[in-house]
Amino acid sequence: MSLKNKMIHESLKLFSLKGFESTSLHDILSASKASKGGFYNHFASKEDLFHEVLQEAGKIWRKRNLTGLDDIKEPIQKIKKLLKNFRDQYLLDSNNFPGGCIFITFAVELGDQRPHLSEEVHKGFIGLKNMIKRLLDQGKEFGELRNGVDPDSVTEILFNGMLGASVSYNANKSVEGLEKSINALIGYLENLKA
Amino acid sequence: MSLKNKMIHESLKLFSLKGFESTSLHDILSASKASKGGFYNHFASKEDLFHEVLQEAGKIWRKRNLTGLDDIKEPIQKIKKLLKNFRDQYLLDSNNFPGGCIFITFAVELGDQRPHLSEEVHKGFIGLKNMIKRLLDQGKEFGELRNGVDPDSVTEILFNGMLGASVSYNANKSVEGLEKSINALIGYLENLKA
DNA sequence: ATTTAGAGACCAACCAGTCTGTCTCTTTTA
DNA sequence: TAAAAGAGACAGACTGGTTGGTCTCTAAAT
Repeated sequence: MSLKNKMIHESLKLFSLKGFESTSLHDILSASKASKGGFYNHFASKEDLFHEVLQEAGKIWRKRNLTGLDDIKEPIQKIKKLLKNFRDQYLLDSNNFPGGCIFITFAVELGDQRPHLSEEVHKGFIGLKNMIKRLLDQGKEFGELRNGVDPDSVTEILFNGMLGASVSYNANKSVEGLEKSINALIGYLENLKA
Repeated sequence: MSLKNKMIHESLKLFSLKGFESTSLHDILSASKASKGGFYNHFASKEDLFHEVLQEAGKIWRKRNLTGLDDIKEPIQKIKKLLKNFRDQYLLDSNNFPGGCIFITFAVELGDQRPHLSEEVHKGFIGLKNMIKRLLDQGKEFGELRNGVDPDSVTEILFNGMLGASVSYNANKSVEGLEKSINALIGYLENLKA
């Protein structure tokens, strides 16, 4: 692995643990066994690193959360799989994100402080929300959902439920707690089936 | 208002905007028009200030979220009122918490970095969750809820839904978005009624 | 031989916290 | 009653350490 890649991945871990602001260049350099020269040889600034880290985090998020979705035909089953992936493959993975979901950390920490950075994070949130909405709409068309179910409201519950579960897990680090949270969402979704 | 009180309330705002770590003493002193001497005359350290701010934030939270609950008999209606308070009196109040829910900011930022501080925040989360659970149990006894409704799962949905809505609102600052989020939770709750 | 990667000394700005000194108000003393 | 002594509130210079970023130098690769 190249030094640049190593620095990105070490930053991924550190940012998820301590956030962007509270992670110093020194932290990153020690973790990557690199020097100032090595760092600024590959990144124009700490904010430049942020963008690359965010991009890599997005890649990992998609890989972990979307695996197996293509093999499923029914949209609602896809959402169920997504929720399970989110729990088992993403949040419980302490390899890449030992400190929990990096996007939430970024969103909370940078929201009012570095709007130009948090905006990028926000885009990812919108993407996830739209994806859930689209699958619910398809599920409705498919006849998978009961009559009277409002995809918009369900999107709110599922999306905010995922965010909330992530924050909770971040705060208490309880695996059982996380399982209860996601299982409640899955149960809720099951209950909407036709 | 005493200088100490002023510093606590200015810190409340600043912490909600920038978090604990990223708010410097200098920020607090400028906002309070105070000096180092004045600060350390009232607080032993920045962490000491944190505890006092957290206590004050808890008071404000309770005042804003629990008003009117005593006037309501039915437990489920109490939860509904809580959700409305959370939206209208708490999150939308940019007076005390211009940067959004301070507890979430603290929880995310301090989780892996200052566990002794985040533990205190976590206690508040548990309190809210237990309160929801208790009201749901009472609602079930009261016959307010349909048969087959599991208070534990509903607690998960409502609690994480509130957290998620708060994070969302923090990220996009959209009032309509917040209203949709909380309305979805209220609708969900209504749907569980007998 | 020339470009590139990396090492680390260095810089100004900033951090939380300390220290000394001043100013005001209250209490004690004569 | 008036002067002296003390206590608490506050101001701000200062300290040691850390921050992100720059610069010069060396070593490796082409």
